[in-house]
Amino acid sequence: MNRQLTQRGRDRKRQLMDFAAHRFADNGYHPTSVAEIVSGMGVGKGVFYWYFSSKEELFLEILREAQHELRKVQQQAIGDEPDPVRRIELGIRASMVWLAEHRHLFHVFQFAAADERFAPALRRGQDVAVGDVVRHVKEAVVLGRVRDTDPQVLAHAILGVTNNLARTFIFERGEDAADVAEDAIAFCLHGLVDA
Amino acid sequence: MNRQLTQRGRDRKRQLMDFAAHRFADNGYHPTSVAEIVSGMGVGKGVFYWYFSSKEELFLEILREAQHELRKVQQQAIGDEPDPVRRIELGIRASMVWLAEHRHLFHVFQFAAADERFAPALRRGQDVAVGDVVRHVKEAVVLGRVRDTDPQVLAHAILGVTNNLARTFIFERGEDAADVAEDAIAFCLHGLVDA
DNA sequence: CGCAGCCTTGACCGCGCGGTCAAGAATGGT
DNA sequence: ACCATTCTTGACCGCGCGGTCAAGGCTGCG
Repeated sequence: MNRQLTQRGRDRKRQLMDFAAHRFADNGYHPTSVAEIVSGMGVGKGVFYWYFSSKEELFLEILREAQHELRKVQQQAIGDEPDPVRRIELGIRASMVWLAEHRHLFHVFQFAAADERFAPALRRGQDVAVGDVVRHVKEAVVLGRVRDTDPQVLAHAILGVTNNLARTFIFERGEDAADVAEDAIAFCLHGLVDA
Repeated sequence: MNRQLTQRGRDRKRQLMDFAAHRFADNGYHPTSVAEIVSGMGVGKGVFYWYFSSKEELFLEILREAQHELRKVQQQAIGDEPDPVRRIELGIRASMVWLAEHRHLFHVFQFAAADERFAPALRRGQDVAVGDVVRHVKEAVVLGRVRDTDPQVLAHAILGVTNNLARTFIFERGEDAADVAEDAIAFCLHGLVDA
């Protein structure tokens, strides 16, 4: 749906995406109906289909935007830090804090992972994140700061730890994002056994 | 649905659960209809509702059974191994191999995680797994084999690594489960930095 | 054989879904 | 004032969903 939108139109679209993202996060993709979204916003159904060609497209747009936001935050946090290991640390911390502040988007990621329809789009964004981490890891290996293992494996392991700790301790138990980030960093650097 | 079933009935139920689990894994929970399941098996709809009171109950039964199976496999693999760190290793390896052989059930776990309706049941099973790992970790800490950190954090981190590496390298890239297990174990024990 | 009860059939139901569209209200440029 | 364009309305559509049920086959026991 590439329409020419006025400022008013762009605002409406934002409202729709934000509201829908929260409904999706609460209910899941399939159980959230278009009727529910528009009635929740107090508008007619036509509004929805003026801005989006389908429910699926809306979800994809939310997903893409969230991935883009998250990556932006990561890159801002990393800045021009020269140490690759510290870059990884900064990335983990920034991700945790952002996820804690946008937990509904974390759930959007989860739903996307569960749906064959959205998994490819999700994977594309995740590959970008993996690529970022892989670059830092490779650099760190060259410097002898990290053991020489397949960087892809290390990158996915890091993402797995970050994801799982965020879900469990931030979302389910309401712990502080910064604290959980420290735990994640410690585990990723040293594992179970101390260095 | 607690009916008195004959052997024939029990076989039918197995068929239904196995077939449905595969359909769910391929399509997701919501997009897989009861009509699709029964027509795929070449039986009438009444058969379905003879053995299950709802589509939701079927899914829950599949989920519970899968969790139970996985735990059984883990415990068998661990046997009476005295070393807590080796117990964790054996658990990871057994889980990876089992997941590789039952990838459709891995997807069932994924869908359960995404649906508010099933998340509690999934969490209950996962808490059992976490509890197992926590016990090994605590023991290992006492022996000085593992650094003294919150065992819950370590357990969830281990599960996160296992999950994510399994999904990426076994399911998406078709790598060998045993090899991926070694990677997961190495990361969990030592992290990025070598010991 | 006859009967009890396990099992199967498939037409049917009501509902709520994603999506459409003719009609008209706002908005803003001239 | 007028018009072009953007935006909004909500009744409506066809469909396929989860679930029901009266009817009848099948099986094994006495």
